[in-house]
Order: sequence, then structure tokens, then C-alpha cells
Amino acid sequence: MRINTGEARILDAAKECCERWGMEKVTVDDIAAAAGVSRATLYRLFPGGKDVLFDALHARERAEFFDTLTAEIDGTDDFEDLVVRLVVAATRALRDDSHLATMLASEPGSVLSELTLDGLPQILRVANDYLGPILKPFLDPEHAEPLIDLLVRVTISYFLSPSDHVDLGDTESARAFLRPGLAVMSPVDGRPNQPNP
Amino acid sequence: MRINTGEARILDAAKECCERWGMEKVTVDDIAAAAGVSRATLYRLFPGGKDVLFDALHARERAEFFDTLTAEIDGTDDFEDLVVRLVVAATRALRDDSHLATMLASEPGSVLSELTLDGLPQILRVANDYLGPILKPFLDPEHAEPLIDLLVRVTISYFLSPSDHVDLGDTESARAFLRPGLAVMSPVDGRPNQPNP
DNA sequence: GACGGTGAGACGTTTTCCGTCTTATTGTCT
DNA sequence: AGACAATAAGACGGAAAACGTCTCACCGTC
Repeated sequence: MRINTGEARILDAAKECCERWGMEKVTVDDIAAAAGVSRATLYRLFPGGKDVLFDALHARERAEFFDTLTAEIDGTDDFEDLVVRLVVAATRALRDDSHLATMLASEPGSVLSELTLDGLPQILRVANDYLGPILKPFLDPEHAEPLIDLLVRVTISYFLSPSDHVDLGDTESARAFLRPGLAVMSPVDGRPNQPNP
Repeated sequence: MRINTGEARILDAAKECCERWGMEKVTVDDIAAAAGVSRATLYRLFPGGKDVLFDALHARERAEFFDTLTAEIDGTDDFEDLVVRLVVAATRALRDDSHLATMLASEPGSVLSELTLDGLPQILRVANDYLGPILKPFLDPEHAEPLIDLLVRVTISYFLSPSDHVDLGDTESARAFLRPGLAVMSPVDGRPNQPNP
């Protein structure tokens, strides 16, 4: 069995090619060559070609993003702390993502679409998959979902276009910004600020 | 009359496009769009299309390079100083050229070809055009040409692949490196080390 | 109003890319 | 050894993109 399964190799290659040429200019042959794989193999692993491949790449990057995000906030047991740290960590991760920065600089269109139009629903779905369980001790799902939804949108918006009034990459600034909203919402959910046992 | 003549606008656009997509991936339409010019105009100014256009771009960059180079060594009246400063300034200019660095990183092939294969003869020709007159007071043309030829090749080689033994971007290191060769050559030319009046 | 320069875009051709398929090779398992 | 799965290499036809040329309408200048 191989250490790096074919899919991962190809996705890595696709990412490299994107940084080098931009999504618009990359061809399937470029990716196959960069992955050291024949076109036939690529089409076998990603039937449907470039679209499927890029969907898979985006899916993997979303998963990686939330993997590291959830790892970073592990062990937080206060509701407000948890939300604040999530938003701050997400904002910092977005800012530190050099691949994202490169893409955003060279072809804003496709990145913006991925963050705000076509891609947002899937981001929200993944966010719910990852963050829902984490918020479970504090909120029941029917309240967690709209909160996650809002946090994702707010985080993305302030990342794409920073505000003079708040810096979501700064813990205290983010806390001051988020507290009012969390305070209004907290009484509604009917659970204590500390997690249920 | 326009401030920026069409040619320059288009060459600037081509340069931008190259940095963004790499020479292989750029199309004539990309360049025309980036220049804010119709394809018809582009073909009128550069009959022959992409090849002619890129030749013109390379020619312009060579000229610009030697323009700034000769400006930087202006006023030197000692032969050894002159050669040393030329080599050092050229090396530093190459190292500081961010466009060159970008291209070299993203598509080494075409850049190397431009510096060592197809492009070298033209570099040598331009170098002779610019540096010949400058060396005139010290060397007659039949001795100047082979010297320029060698200096260009050496500078390029040490730029592309730096040596542990000498740093041609450092004045003293370059001087120590060049002096023996210049000393051997000087008696041959039959002219004094100070320029003729 | 004539005129040169330009943008928009139609056109036929050439090149590239796509997605599928076949064949030969390689490495693995039995 | 032989069967088998996975793969590389590349042929193939159709689709899409890029090329280079051309026409025509427009606009500013003379």
C-alpha cells in the first residue's frame, strides 16, 4: 500500500498548479504531469475531470481548515470564550493562509465566489458538521445552526474587508464585538453558560 | 499625442500578464485586454503576434537594464574600477530584479533560455553597444568586445549559480576576483590605465 | 468633409484541451 | 509460474480556445 494515496498526490499537484498558473489557466494535463500520474489515472480517481477534482480540492481544504480550527480551540469550557476563540482562530487562519492569499491576489473572482457565493453553502455545511458537536453542550442544534451560520458569514466578511471598528483577529476586540450578541442569545437557549455534564 | 505610446502600454501589460500567468499561459487576448487595447491594435503595432511582442519586450528590458547600469557607473575614470563597478552593479541589478526573480521561480526554462541560449547573443550585442563606448578610452574595440563578452558570461553564470569563492555583488570580492584577469589583459591593449584625453 | 487611428467583432484556420478508450507494462497475490 | 489489478503511454474524435486577418463603424483632428 502506498503512503500517499493517489488522490492526495493529485490534489497536492492541483494546488501547486493553481498557485503557479491560476485556476483559469490550469489544464488537466498540467495537474496530471505535476502529480506524476497519467491522465487515465486522474480520470479514474476523479471521474468528471476538472470540476470534480476542484470540488474535491475545495472540500479537502475546508476540512483541513476546520480540523486545525477545532484543534486550536480544544479544551475551552466557557461558552463566550469558545465562540471568541473560534472567531479569532478562524480569522487568523484565514490571514495566515498563504495559498489563499496568493489565489486572492491573482484571481479574486474565483476565490470570492468560493467564499461568498457558490462555496458558502458548503462552508456552512462543513462548519455545522465540525462546530455543531462542539457547541452541543451549550446550545441545542436548532439554536446552534443559525449561530454558526452567522459567525461564518461575519468572520468571512470581516476577513475579506476589514473594518476600522473591530479586529476579529484580536481576542479582546473580538470579545467586545461578540459579547452583546451572545448575551442576547444566551437566555434564549435555556442552557447554562457552563456546559451540561 | 499620447503620453504613453501604445507600444509601451502593451509591453507593460505583457509584463504584468507574464508575472501573473507565466509566458506559456499568456494569450494575445490576455495582453490586449490588460493593455485596454483591441486585438487589432496589438497586431498592428506588433505584426507577427506574440513572438514579435515578446522579442520587443525582451529588447526593452535589455535596454533598460543597460541604461540603469551605465548610469550607475557614470564618472568612473579608472579602468579596474570601471570593470569592477560594472560587474557589481550588474550582479546587484540582477538580484534586485523582482520580475526576473518571479519568472525564474515560476518558469525557469524560458528565463534560462533567455539568459544562456537564444537570448545571450542579443544580450552580448546590446552589452557591446552600451559598454563599448564606455570602454573606448581604455581599450580599442577589438580588445573590448571579447572582454565584454567574457564579463557578461561570467556575471550571468555567477548570478544564476553563486559560488562559494566569490560574490560578484560585493565590490572587494569582485575586485579580487577580476584583478588578475584585468592585469594580464591590460598590457596587451597598449593603452594607459587612465583614459586617453 | 477627408483622414488616420482605434474598438468591436466576424471569419476561417490552427492549436490546445477534453474525456474516452486501447494496449503494454509493472508489481502483487495465489 | 500464472492470474490479476493498477497504471503509464498514447491514440482518437469532438469541443473549445487561440490565432491572425479582415471589415466596418466610430471618433477626434486637420
